[in-house]
Amino acid sequence: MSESKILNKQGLTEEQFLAAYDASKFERPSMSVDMLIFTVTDEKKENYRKLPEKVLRLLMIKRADHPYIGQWALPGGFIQMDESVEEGALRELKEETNIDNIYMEQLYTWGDVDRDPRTRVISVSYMALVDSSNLDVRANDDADDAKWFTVSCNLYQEQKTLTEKGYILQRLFNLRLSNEEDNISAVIKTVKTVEGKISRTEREVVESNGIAFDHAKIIEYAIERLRNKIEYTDIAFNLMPERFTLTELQQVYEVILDRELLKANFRRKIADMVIETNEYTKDAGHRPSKLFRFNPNWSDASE
Amino acid sequence: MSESKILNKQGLTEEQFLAAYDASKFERPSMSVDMLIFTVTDEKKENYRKLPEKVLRLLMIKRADHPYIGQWALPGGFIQMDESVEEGALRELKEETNIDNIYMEQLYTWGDVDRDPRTRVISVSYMALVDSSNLDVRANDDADDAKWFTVSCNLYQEQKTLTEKGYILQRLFNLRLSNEEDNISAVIKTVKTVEGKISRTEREVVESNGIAFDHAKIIEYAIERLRNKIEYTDIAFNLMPERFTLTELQQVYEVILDRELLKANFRRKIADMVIETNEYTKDAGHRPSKLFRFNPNWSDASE
DNA sequence: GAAATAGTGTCTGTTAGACAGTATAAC
DNA sequence: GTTATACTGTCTAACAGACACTATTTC
Repeated sequence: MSESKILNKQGLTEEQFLAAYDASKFERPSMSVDMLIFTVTDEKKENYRKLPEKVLRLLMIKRADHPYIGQWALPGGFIQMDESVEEGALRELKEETNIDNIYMEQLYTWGDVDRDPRTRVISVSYMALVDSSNLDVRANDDADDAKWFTVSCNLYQEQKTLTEKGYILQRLFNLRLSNEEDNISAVIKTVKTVEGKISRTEREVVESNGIAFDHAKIIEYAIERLRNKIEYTDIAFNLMPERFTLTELQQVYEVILDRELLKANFRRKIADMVIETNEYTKDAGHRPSKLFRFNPNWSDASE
Repeated sequence: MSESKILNKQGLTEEQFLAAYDASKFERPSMSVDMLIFTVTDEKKENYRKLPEKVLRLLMIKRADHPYIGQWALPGGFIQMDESVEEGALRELKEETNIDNIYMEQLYTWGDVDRDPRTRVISVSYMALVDSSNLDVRANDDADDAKWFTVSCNLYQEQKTLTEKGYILQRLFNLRLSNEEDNISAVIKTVKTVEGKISRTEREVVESNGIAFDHAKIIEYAIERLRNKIEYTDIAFNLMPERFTLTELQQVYEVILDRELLKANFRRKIADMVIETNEYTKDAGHRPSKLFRFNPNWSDASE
């Protein structure tokens, strides 16, 4: 800190200034964190020969009170005065999944004035990736009715309009969350405006069926980020167990990217990120496959 | 919004619930925005033949009151209750540079408990890129003493320690801000911990000479992001005037990346992002060069 | 013609995409 | 042998890095 002997215009030292400082003079918004907790699990297999399919899952919580009572929201809560934003996020994560040491990344801070009808709430969103074999049941039978939903998010309309100095690109995404009991969905519109050199992207929830607040657009944003980062970082491994086959890894990439990859090319791409072990799968209805583990010395040039 | 006829556990409708809601029950932090306003300007040229050198500049404000009185801080301020976070950032930008329509991007939200000695302040940082030919003098002779600083940020120590399940990578960066009158600097430490599949990066200001709050680490973070994004997006054009030569564009890339690029390769890389005009520079002490403009239809695959 | 920058051509090695082929377990 | 998956080899086109070369203006 600076030397406290300097006086300000009112003739106060730093010590005196801080003692007199009254933060309550100004009205302040509430601050919360919203957690996007993703995992990948196996869907039951069709017959003894076939491999199980993988699906991307997201944890949601059923709201027990107003507003949006009965709808589903992202887990989260208010930040306490004695914890950092990140500590708040870790606390929420621990409360929901009972897991400590996990991949977590700050995504974006959402600050529209009317995003919460109770009061002004600014929310910092975090994405966490969980290996499903690590998962506690706790998240499934908690008092507050937390449930995993299968996520899918597809672009279903794209419209480009040329303007004088650029163009406007409008996209509509269909977000669907489902499990055995519930089917909720939303339509998110993203509008990219390019005018001269400046480009801007806005995001808006056009329609929401059962998804509380503006959480549908937060989910869409997170999935975009996830799809983007899986291409050039190692985040996918946070969704994998300690040992895995290359086909399982490929399935995780495919389910996130929502498209099929060619096996030979995929294996070349991730070759340096994995280390082979001497173990093999067994009791598959076909040729067993070698198990691999993550190579922690893989270097991501960007970090 | 959901149908307001549903009752919660206290038997209240949504309307009644919201009417009774008292946000002031909970203590709340203050929310601010910090702006990183970058531009690239010409350094005077050495002789009539040589091209001017380009330098990266950042706008800072001298603090007139406690805390950190007399030190330099990022422009910014508290978010008002009737404006969104983004609107707050745009307002600050307008106040400091008097420019409206500009590239601006949310960077990160900083939420450590003790980052401001006055009270708990959480700050959302935004990066803005400004074409210097657009710049108003206003930022230079404002009451609050705003000044442009030349920025440089170099890695000067890197230390990798292998651990049981991964490694720890510690880096020290030297951040220097200078102009004719002032020289301020800081040392920022980043620690990347890789343990099994999970990796985490922490950032810390080790030493700060004249840079207020935790702003040195926000600046280091922004420069990393800028270096990263210039490689695969078109953000650099936000720093360029309407018309520019390819050498000027290359200089901007070089000053941000802090390394030299080969001309032929650079031109191939950016070929699709620019459109040539029929104009040429004149009165250079050497062969004139063609002027180009940004191609707004260049498509960034990632967005 | 000297100084300085503008601009192009090409070699080389690496990478991404497509596809075709061989290998091996369970039943 | 059938089924289903495991795993490998190779062709091609695109791209990145390095370097050498030619062109054009002012003074």
